[in-house]
Amino acid sequence: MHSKKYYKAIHQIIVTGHWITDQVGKDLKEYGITEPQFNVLRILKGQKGDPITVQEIQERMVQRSSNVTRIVDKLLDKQLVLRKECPTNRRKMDITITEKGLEELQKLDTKVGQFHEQFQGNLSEEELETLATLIKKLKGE
Amino acid sequence: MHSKKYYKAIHQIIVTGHWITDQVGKDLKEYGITEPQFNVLRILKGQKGDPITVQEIQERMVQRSSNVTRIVDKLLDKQLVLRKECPTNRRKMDITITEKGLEELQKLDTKVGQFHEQFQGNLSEEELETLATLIKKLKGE
DNA sequence: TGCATTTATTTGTTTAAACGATTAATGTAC
DNA sequence: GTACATTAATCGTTTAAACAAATAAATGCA
Repeated sequence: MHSKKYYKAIHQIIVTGHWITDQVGKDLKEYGITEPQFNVLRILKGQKGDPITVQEIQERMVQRSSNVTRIVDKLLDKQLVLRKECPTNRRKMDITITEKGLEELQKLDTKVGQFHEQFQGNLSEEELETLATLIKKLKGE
Repeated sequence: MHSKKYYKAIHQIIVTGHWITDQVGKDLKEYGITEPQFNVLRILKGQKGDPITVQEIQERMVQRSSNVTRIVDKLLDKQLVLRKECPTNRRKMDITITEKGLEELQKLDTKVGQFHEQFQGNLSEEELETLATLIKKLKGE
């Protein structure tokens, strides 16, 4: 049997995590982009030009069960990413973000940043550190 | 601009929250029930017999945007809940959990409890308290 | 009372998630 | 080198999420 405090903490994490993605999702919607698509763009930007495969994107997604092929399809339609066969392994696809994708992401990041403004400052740097550490510890990391 | 620590903490919350619902969702799938359906059953159980309206369920859902009418439809099919017109306001529907629903929920709770076993003990009661408090404070509560 | 407004739920429709099956390329054992 | 297994991505189909619109009852009020 688990303690009340355990469930309260878990509940806070779940509710807050979903709430944030919901809210951010609504903001992104104005720009005609979904949360998973935004997620992929950020992963690609993090690559700093290095290509990444569909599978690697999958592993880094928040919504792990998403169908990355179809998300990339949508981003291709908008010309925000490139998809080409990996030269060393033709089964793989090399995905990269385009210049247009980076520009679009810049706008999206600004919008999302505005959402987070309201929370920035609620916790001190030390508290933020503690929070991240506690969650990792909870997961056994 | 936000601090690195802020984003790290937020990221932990989001990833962890989604990961837990994903994992629990997979466990529930074996029982032919979805996470939102499970969520509704738990809300109903919490009512301890008191009926609750569709709207009130909606407000307490983790996935706020879910269509509660259709979730209740599914639970009705399985005879886990009852839905009847509210006697004092015929616009409203009174939803209650059935005996079968309580029995089923008992099984589901056991299964979900097993999932949480692995994390119980990773944090002390004091740390759990701190964790919940920090998240609330982050949200400005 | 009559009529507009608000509230509560349901329904219709579009879009995306979930999951399995499929295709194609690579790796491996013989 | 052929045959079989494995890996990577895509596609097909079923199911649920998202959102808008519709229905129906209650409320406010002239």
